[in-house]
Amino acid sequence: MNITIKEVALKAGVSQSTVSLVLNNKQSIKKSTREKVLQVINELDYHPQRSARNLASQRTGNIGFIISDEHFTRAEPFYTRIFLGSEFEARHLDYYLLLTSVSKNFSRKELPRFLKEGNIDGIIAAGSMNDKWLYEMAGMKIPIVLIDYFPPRLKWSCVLIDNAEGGRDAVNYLLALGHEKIGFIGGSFTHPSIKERHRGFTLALEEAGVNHNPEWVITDETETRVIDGYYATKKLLAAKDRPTALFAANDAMATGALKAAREAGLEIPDDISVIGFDNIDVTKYTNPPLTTMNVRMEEMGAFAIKMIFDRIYQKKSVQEKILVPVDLVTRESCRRLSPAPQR
Amino acid sequence: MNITIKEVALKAGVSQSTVSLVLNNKQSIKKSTREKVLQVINELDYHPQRSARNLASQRTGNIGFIISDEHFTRAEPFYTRIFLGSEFEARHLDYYLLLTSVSKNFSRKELPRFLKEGNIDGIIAAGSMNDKWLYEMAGMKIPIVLIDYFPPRLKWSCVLIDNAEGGRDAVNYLLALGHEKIGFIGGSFTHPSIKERHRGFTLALEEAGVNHNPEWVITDETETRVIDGYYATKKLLAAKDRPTALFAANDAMATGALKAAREAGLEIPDDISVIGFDNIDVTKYTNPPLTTMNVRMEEMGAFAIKMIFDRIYQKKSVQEKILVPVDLVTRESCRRLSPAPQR
DNA sequence: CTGTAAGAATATTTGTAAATATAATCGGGG
DNA sequence: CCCCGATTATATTTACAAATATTCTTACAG
Repeated sequence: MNITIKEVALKAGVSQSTVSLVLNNKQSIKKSTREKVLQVINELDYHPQRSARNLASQRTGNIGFIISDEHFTRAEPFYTRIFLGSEFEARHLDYYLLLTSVSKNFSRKELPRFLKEGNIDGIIAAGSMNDKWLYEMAGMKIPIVLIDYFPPRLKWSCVLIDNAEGGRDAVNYLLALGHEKIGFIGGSFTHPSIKERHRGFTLALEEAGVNHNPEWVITDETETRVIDGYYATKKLLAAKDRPTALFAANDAMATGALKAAREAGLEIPDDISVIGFDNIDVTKYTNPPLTTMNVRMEEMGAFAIKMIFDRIYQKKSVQEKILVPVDLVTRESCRRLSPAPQR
Repeated sequence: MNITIKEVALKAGVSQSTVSLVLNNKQSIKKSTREKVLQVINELDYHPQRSARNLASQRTGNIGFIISDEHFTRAEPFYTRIFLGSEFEARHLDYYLLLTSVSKNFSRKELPRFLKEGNIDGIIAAGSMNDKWLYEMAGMKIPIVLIDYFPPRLKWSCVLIDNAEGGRDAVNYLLALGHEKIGFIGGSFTHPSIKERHRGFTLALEEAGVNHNPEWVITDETETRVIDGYYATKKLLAAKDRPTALFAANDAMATGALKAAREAGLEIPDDISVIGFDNIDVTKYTNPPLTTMNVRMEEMGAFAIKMIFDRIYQKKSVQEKILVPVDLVTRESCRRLSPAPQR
């Protein structure tokens, strides 16, 4: 049998409630008493039993973490790293994370167990998912925070990548290197992230007063994989007037771009500079290593936990929308353009 | 407030205990009573509250799932898919999975919370991890099942890939295609999986009575990444007498092998056949698509749950060692050798 | 009259919450 | 300068939380 609060109380010569109060940092307890209790807790290596705590306090101590299974098993560990960030933060706040994936095509009755059983105090949902889902969950009054997704109509708190600003920074970097003829490749605008990144691209060019050639924007691939970047770049390089730099909407496409450029006989970064977005692992190993925009995944996960926590305890019901900044990571795929083009 | 067992009992006109008995399929309950109760449960959409259940039954309803963080954030979602298989199975058995990663260099006192708090009924640990860890956990008498790892000295249940048999099958396939000059590339033998796969390789050749050239076995790379496969294959192809087929210890290395072979001016599979191991996602998209050995990851995860479950309930303490079979996936990187070599 | 099936009543699990109790401190009147 | 009620600080008692586990009762079969 395990050690219970009773035994701690007995050994410390106080009542059970006192031990409980110490455990939960509540009310006023004399410093000496608190220390005595803590010492006994330590000696006995006592850990309060979760189920009893939860039953009494009518809280669960759990947060549900939902990912679409598609995202979860994707090659790039994007959402797993977000989860890791959340898990780490949850530890500090003494919460457990229950991870579940949901399938894209979900049927009405297959809500995650923890929702049906009321076994969580809040939900974090990462990545795009079936909206039916979300509307369903909206019905259960439980705090929800979304990560990297922002559905129409629902006013929920969410943690988003500052894609527009990141796109702007990427292009500003290229501009600072002297490039003015800058191309963009990205899948279709149905991906909200892509759309935002492109918006940043346009914004930076406008701000710099640089004319940009519509032929240099290729967005007719539907996906955003390596292969799509490859084909998009092929199209781009077919233009008579070639850009000197290329902003790819993500690193996968940038990787494809490197290949296409090399096949076209271009050296990188000598003949064309390439910048990506995401800072996925392989960018360190591409040839040349890819300059890109780093997305702080662990931080996003941690942020979501903090938000959920606030919602659970302070009952703050304000909707927050956090934009997590993106940082430039310079490697070797971009070069300064010289002689500087006349302006 | 939620619906409780009390309300179900009231509405069904029975006692709380009866409802509990129905819920847990215990003792003798008349069929008509059981049905009545189940009907009411359904009507009220009642779900027993986890914390109360756990407190009363002194079980936690949780299983801890541990992965080294390194493995977890690895590009290839190998262990995430195993987790998914476990999670799915756990749902059926009404268990929750608590996922935590541990760092490779772990310090004595940073055991996962759920262990310290005694908040799990069993542990699944996936992938290789610091042995200090495992010895530490061995001290806490809690059922443990390992996946894809088998530490020295400890007699624990585990779910392993049948690497030797898979290697044997791979080579047998090549033999069946008429190849006799077969090469092997794989990182160092410090990886137990690699060692086993190589053992299968040797075994198949011996069984077939085929002589094999030691020059065709390259195992001096320390890692097993794409780049290592690339270099290993370069070495291999430098041999005077080149093999006609190549067994790579995993798909990453096989991918590197494809590249190295093409650079050496060889067509695949016309000039050399290549077979990999793991059936990771990208093998579908390589050029040509890679023939490989499929590892049933989800199944491995599910198996581990079943084993833990048995240990928890039947207190079976026998040590089991499950070898999950591996299946050949034929794509386009191997061809029949003709004319068949004389034997 | 006894044994068992079927179900009810009661005890138990381990904590937190709320209501009380007790000790310590304080300001002002005697 | 001490005593007294009020106030605050500190700690205890009592009452749950919602299930399962255990014991007890009843009715009926043999």
